[in-house]
Amino acid sequence: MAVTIRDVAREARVSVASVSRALNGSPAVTDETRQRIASIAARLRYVPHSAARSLITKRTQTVGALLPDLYGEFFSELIRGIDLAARAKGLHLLVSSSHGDAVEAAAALRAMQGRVDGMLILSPHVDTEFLRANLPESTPAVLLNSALKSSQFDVLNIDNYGGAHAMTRHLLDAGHASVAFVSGPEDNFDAQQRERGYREAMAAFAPKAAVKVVAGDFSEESGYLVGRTLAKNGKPRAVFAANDMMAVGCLRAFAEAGLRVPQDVALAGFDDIPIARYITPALTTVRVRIADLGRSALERVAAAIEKPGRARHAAQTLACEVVVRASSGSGRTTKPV
Amino acid sequence: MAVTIRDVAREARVSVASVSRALNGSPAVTDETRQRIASIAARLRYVPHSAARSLITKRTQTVGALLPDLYGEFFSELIRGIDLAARAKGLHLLVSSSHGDAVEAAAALRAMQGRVDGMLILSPHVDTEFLRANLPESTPAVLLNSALKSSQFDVLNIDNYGGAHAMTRHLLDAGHASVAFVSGPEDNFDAQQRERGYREAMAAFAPKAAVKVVAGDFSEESGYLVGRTLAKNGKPRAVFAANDMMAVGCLRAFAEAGLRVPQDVALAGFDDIPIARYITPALTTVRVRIADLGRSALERVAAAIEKPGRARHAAQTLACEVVVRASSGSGRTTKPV
DNA sequence: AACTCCGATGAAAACGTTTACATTCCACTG
DNA sequence: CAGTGGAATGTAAACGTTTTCATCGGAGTT
Repeated sequence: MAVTIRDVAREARVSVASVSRALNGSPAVTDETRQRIASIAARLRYVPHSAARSLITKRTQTVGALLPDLYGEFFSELIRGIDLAARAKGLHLLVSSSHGDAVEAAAALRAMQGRVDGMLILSPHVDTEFLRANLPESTPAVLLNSALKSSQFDVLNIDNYGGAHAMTRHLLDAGHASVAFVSGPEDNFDAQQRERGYREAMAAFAPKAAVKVVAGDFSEESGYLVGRTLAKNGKPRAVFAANDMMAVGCLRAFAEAGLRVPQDVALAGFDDIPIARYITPALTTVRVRIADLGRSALERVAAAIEKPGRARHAAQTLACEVVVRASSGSGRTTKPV
Repeated sequence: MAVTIRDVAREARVSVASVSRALNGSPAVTDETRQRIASIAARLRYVPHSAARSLITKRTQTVGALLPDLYGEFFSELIRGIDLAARAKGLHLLVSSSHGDAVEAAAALRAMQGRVDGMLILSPHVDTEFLRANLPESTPAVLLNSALKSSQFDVLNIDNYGGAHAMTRHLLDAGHASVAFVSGPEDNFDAQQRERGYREAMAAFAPKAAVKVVAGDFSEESGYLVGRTLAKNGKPRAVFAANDMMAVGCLRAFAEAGLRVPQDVALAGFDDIPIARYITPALTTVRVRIADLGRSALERVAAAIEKPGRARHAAQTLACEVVVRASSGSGRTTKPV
């Protein structure tokens, strides 16, 4: 840290301006001096002081990610996608995760103020009001998986609706006459979209079949309880759980009730968590390309940073794919939505 | 971003020095003015420009985390632990992950230069030479899960040895006369320690029993192949896989071979990945408190940042615990190592 | 009443860059 | 040969803080 641009300049018998220009690729410097300066800088192990640079350029070359308390696989995949894209763009990644409530999220958002050029925000606690209060006007932001419909912000969502729609269709196509749906928490945006996908697919492809929605809360336990109920009364031919964990719970309940999957009842989930592959029978589910979500989000915020003028905000949606495994009782394929 | 300390000073009819002092809690300012300044700063939504502050204080209030391409649950737990501790200490977290090789890791490490006050490093590519070349002398660093024994750096490891030792003992205590071990990749530090734990526990508690080590590579597939071999020849009473994924593979092989777990053969893994709980039978395994690892690491680097003088480096080890489930064929308990 | 001391405040330097503007030098034009 | 233009380089201001040192009052001491 001791070696500054001044040291390089002195060593190269040149002004600090020329060093700056040479190292930043300004055309107003002869190739010969650039070479000389570059080699001297390398020899001295000079590395520009980023704070000093930020002070004058008003850029930090950093984007912040605000995340809630997230599920394991989802979290790491998301960060991987973001990180990879950030590296490709020469940006750093400042992470603040595990926010339980809106107060914590607000504090984190404000703490990042001035340290980042843009923000990636994934949080159930975020709404327009929250953002207006805690996000500086000038900071570009991309909202992930948000119910927000405001044209004020960029929004990037997973196509929960399309995925659930396609899965419902798959179950119907496989010949299961009745399909029950295990819903997620009422206030959860993903859960709502998935339920809508189920309902509309039922209406479209099996208008005469009964629509049956049973309330769950995304936990394995709630799936188990629902599964027990379904095994006792109703006995649908197929069960579509709004996420994989609940499907796992259902499976446990069915096993206890002596129901065979998929012979007696077909089963499907949503998310394609790693467990889905390893339970018996392997779970048919909807795969979400989480890393892609992260990558896209970063690319959008990077674009917004590069040209601050372009304030055209848009909502975009990322496709899912149905992954057919043994639990739905049919051939083995993967089909995109 | 437009409002600076100067604006606050003007509004409060006071010098910038006083504003700085008031907001930083210097005692050399009267309570009354501090109040006034604070309220004005709040009203103007003044937030100090971190780059300007860093420039003069030479502190960034940020620690960097350098991570390899990591397994899902491990990654998110680690980050959670780090993030929570960082927040508690008022530090920011700069993440760079998914490094495939030493060259990428070196680039990332250098890119963080000057942007962080300290580093958390978890990477199989890191050795003393690498660090000397890419890590500035002055930057405190804590190495996670590293084979490095140099007293040059702080090292924080998981007690793989102790965990494996305890698990081996558990299997022997449960009455399984012969215990085979499925090893991990040869060059993997964790794998080596686990194997050592197995060997020494066998020597200590079952000196007459045969030590049987079969080579795996941490993948589910390798576990499956090993499992098939074991089912055919050898048929040990218990199998201890160096990680859970291989145990899952073994389980699949045993099921195919008609071996019942745990009646015909007991099975145990290491890591306590989420799947372990949900396969049938549930897998006995060793739980690693990953979030604690992250928390401890951050706390140590924070301590090193606070008092740069204290250059006493130490190696420390984090305990694991044996989680007994159905696959090892005995009661249900959890015992710390 | 003059002095000393101390606590509160202000002025200004310093941190390490980038960049607008100034300067120099040289080749070319008329 | 004077003049012009442009390319290469240099000078210095600016960014927004923190902090050292100086200044200013006022209270206490002699």
